[in-house]
Amino acid sequence: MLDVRKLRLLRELSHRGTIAAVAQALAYTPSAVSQQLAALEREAGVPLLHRTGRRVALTPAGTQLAVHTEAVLADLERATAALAASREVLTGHLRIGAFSTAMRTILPAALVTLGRDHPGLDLTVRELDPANVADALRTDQLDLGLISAYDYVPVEPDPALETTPLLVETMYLASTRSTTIVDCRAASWILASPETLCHTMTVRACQAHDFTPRARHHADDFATVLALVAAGQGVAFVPELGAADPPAGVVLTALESRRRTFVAYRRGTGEHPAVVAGVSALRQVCSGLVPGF
Amino acid sequence: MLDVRKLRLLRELSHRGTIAAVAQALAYTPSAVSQQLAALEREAGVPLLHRTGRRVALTPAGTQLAVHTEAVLADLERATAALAASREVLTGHLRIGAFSTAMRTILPAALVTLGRDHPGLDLTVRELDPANVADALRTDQLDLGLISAYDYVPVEPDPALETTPLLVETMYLASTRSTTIVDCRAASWILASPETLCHTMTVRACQAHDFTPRARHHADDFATVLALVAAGQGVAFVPELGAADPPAGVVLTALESRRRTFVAYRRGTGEHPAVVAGVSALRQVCSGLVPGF
DNA sequence: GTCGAGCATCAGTTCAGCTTACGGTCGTCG
DNA sequence: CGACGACCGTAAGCTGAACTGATGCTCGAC
Repeated sequence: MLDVRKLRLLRELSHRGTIAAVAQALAYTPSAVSQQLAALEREAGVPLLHRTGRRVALTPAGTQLAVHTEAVLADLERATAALAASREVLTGHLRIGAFSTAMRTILPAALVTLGRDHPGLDLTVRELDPANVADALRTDQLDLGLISAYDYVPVEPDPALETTPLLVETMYLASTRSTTIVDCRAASWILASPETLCHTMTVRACQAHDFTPRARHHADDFATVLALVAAGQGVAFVPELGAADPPAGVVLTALESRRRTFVAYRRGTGEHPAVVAGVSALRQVCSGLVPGF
Repeated sequence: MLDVRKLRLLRELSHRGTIAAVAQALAYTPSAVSQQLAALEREAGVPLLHRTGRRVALTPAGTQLAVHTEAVLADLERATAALAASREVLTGHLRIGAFSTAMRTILPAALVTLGRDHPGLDLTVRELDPANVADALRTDQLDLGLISAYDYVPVEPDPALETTPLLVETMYLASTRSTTIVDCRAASWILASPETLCHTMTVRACQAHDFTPRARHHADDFATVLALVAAGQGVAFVPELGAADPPAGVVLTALESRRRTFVAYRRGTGEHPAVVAGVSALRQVCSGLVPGF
């Protein structure tokens, strides 16, 4: 019988690529991961990963085994969900991860609803860039994660996760005057921190218009971004929710581009009562937030 | 994360009913099983089995968890099957269990075929009453098991197993003269050993004709049974394959009743190359055995 | 050439899980 | 009706799997 704990390491390796990263993600030492994978390989009787110098890569058999592991883990999640559903009252933890705008605009109301309807549920919220949500869900650091996708940065489907759509927002170009993206090719841009989704989005959107944005400031919070725009420090992309209450002097130009927000959860947890409650609370809040949705 | 080893104990408990039986089946002490189930219950946070005096019974939550366990174990079987399929040449063990008639009539030819086509496959055959095949498959003592079902003893579907039909045989009433079941109500009967499927079948069939067979001899092998019939020691039911070469003096009366033979294997192993090879060899042999099939 | 990132191996330690022994609870049979 | 046996649970001790930390190797970057 294959050991699920070891399979989980293999699955995580297929996502992260290095043993060191797997070890860090699952709070092990690289040595432990290496030993466990070696043991799994021995039990499997087939090479699962081939060493190329100082790196490792999955063999086809290893990739295939990782795919099968997704099914096993999803079934185990379904089993725990059924156990939770068999309890009469909803208790336990629900850990939600959200990007900063959602943190301010969506979550407070959702938390109130959840706290009222399910007083036995311990709610924990963590601010997290969408780029890290999938990893955090997979490694069981989170139960629900809000992710957003831009037209230029589609969300890549993760076999370990399921998603439910929450919101579609219009994107705006924030400036001190009415303008277009192309007219801002020489302007200063206010970007988010590197490695974040917003940063990637701005760069990709500008590249689609054949230029690279010249970064003058870095700010992750859209309220801060708009304050900088109002101060004449540059232009920026902001989504509808981030531009709810723009400071004086900021002109918002609606774009064709859209931002889509989803809530993601581990495959198999969709029937878990805590997840059901969380998703429906988020949907409820979002349906009252953007008129057109 | 639920522990699959413990879940397996729960699954087995749902089939066998007592902790002692689970322990014996899986080569543990009852104490170990009890401890593991207690730990599983603690981790689940829900009562899984309630103690009634000196016995235990699964709660609804426990039963439900056992059902989910079937899916997990089937996925794990699929994973190992995929690993085996990724090897270029078929190696390893294939353990086949069969009732005695099949052992003589079907298996020899199938073993020859398998040995020729897959020299790397270690074949092990074990004689086993169909009543015990399901347990042996579940506890991983067997990979393929031949089971037979009579009209009066249908095979109960086991969620842990899959089956493929192999044969349909005519049942015969063996006597020294042409007769009917009802006419034999006062006759001596040759029965198989108690607790075996053949024994159950004969008793049920007679009960369907409103009498209980009077047992004079007990014999499991149909060749022996027919020898006893020829010696005037009684009458008996025999299937087509068991009556291939009847001794002189035995009259076989065809009945409406049929015997259906299947090959069973653990759910998820249907794609395992060794199982595929074994099933197809058995099908091939059986298709050449009974003309009408 | 040197450094650092990444992986494997070895030795030591910890802890989960097994066995053995024992006690409690019930049905059963003499 | 008492003794026995079947069955389950608990306590104590032991074994082996698995993790950590130290060390060595390989390879790419500067």
